[in-house]
Amino acid sequence: MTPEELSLAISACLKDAVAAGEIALAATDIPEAVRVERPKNREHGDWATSIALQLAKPAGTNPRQLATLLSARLASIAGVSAIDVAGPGFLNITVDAAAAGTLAKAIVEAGPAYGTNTALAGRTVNMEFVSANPTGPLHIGHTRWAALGDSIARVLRASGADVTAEYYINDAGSQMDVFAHSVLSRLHGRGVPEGGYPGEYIADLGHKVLTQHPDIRELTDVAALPVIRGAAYKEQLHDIQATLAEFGVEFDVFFSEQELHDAGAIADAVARLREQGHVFDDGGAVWLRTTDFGDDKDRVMIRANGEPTYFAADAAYYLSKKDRGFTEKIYLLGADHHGYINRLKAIAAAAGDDPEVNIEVLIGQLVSVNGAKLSKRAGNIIELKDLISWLGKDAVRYSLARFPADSPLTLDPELLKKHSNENPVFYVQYAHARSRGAARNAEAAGVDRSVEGKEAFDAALLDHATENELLSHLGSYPSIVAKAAELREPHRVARHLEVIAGAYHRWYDACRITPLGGEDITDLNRTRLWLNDATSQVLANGLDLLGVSAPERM
RNA sequence: GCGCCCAUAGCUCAGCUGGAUAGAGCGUCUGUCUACGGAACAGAAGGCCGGGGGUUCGAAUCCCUCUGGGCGCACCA
Repeated sequence: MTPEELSLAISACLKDAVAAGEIALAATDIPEAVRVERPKNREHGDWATSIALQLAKPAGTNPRQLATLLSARLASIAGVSAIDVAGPGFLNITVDAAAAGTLAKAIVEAGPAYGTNTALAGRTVNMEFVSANPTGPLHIGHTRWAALGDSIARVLRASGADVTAEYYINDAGSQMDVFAHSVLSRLHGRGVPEGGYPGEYIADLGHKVLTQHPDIRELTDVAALPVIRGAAYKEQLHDIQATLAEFGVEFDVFFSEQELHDAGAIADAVARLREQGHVFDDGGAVWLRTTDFGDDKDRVMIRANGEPTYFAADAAYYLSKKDRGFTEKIYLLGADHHGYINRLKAIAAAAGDDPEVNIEVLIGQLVSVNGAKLSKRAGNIIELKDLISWLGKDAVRYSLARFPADSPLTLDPELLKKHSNENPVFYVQYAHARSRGAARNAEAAGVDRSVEGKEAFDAALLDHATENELLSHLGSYPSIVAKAAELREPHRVARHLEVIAGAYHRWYDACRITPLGGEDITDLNRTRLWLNDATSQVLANGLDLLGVSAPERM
């Protein structure tokens, strides 16, 4: 019995009680699925719900009385062995071993599908993240969004959403000219130009451009710049894409800002928004009246000199997403961009969308390393690909994915460098590797999930306290995934995997799968193998959502 | 000045949108190996949940306020 099944059963009991006139409640007061929790204290049963405390007021009774009334009905749910009313009106539920144990088999049979749900089915989501300027390599400042965004996309897909992961390439602004100047300047050995990019990678890019265009230094600057701009940009973008791939981050679309300009989408966007009545002219510039939608000041779209602003491209880009049929556009931005929330939402509203529904801006706090802020302009960058080869993809992804985005994160490279279980990724991965090792060992000893072609599974045998605990955490996994998708918080998955890993290690310590030499193989051994394999499956499914590998051996 | 975010064990951080005695890892201390992988397990110590008010059966969680940090307020991108 999973917590989901239990919560639905409780909900049904409530409805029955109302229908029977035992409780004076409106049907709308009864939740479809009652929240059940794993009590912290084991003496409080397998599951607990505070539904009686929540409904006592609308029902016009006291919580204790309502709980007592409900307990009689809950006791009749199949698989429930005991109901206790505790404290101010908590209902503590104990499930019998057979009902709890069936889950092990169900998980093995569901395989990779265990934990997926359809809560977001039918939603077409555009998820934009990273979108680092193609003027330099990805560095630690981008790393968090890459890990987080990819995991959010995966979690959303696990909940049934149709997600397009998108990278917006800012290849049209003045930073591209600065970029080209920087490369050119290095090529001529002139050093870093005023306000230019200083990193060593600029020199590397210069070498690559030189290989493709051996005569580039013979050209005048005016002639060379466009060539360099095109070639260096292409190299840099390839580098970014290769790094993302190495990091296990998958994008469906790389969207070029320049193409928006080339296609006339900017002027088009201005015209469309003007049609909606939100565009006005002032001082020679063209403005969007974003203050109508909660922004603190109106924004210029076309400057007095006729050049479009970055904001205008943002608007055109948003319209592109809208035109491509995405009902929800999610932006993942760093805290240094939080001032953009209002203007982005204003674009959505001006375009006729509902800013509460069609656009969502997620803000993540910045990652710092040893207190030092790193920027590619300052030149003291830590590149993502160096981080990966240094610490490993799995450790970096996991350590970034296990924290919620809104808390500032300080990474200590010296700490991460240690390959100890100060980094919980090893704890979780080891639990998976250990369970696979146990399965290999069982196979070698002749333990099989079936005997003579028939499945050998007796759920009632999984009655040890550690089995009860492990099963309950495996059973909670789907609701954790659903919650992670709903709240866009994949760290919940990581945290839950750590709980499962701990429960697995304790179970492994207490219960043998393979019998000792000389002992017979029984259905107890076979049934435990089911539970072992179910745990492997859940750990692997969860790690996959985080973009972390589930090793067979370590 | 205005706005967003944060403050929980010595350290890094959780806390399932208001529930029972606030948790985990690391660090410290004490135990468990002639058993499937010890990268494990059991236990101890460690807390005015930044301060102060409020809301109610009940607050780390919601509201107000103060303090202390991070970030942002362009016809830059």
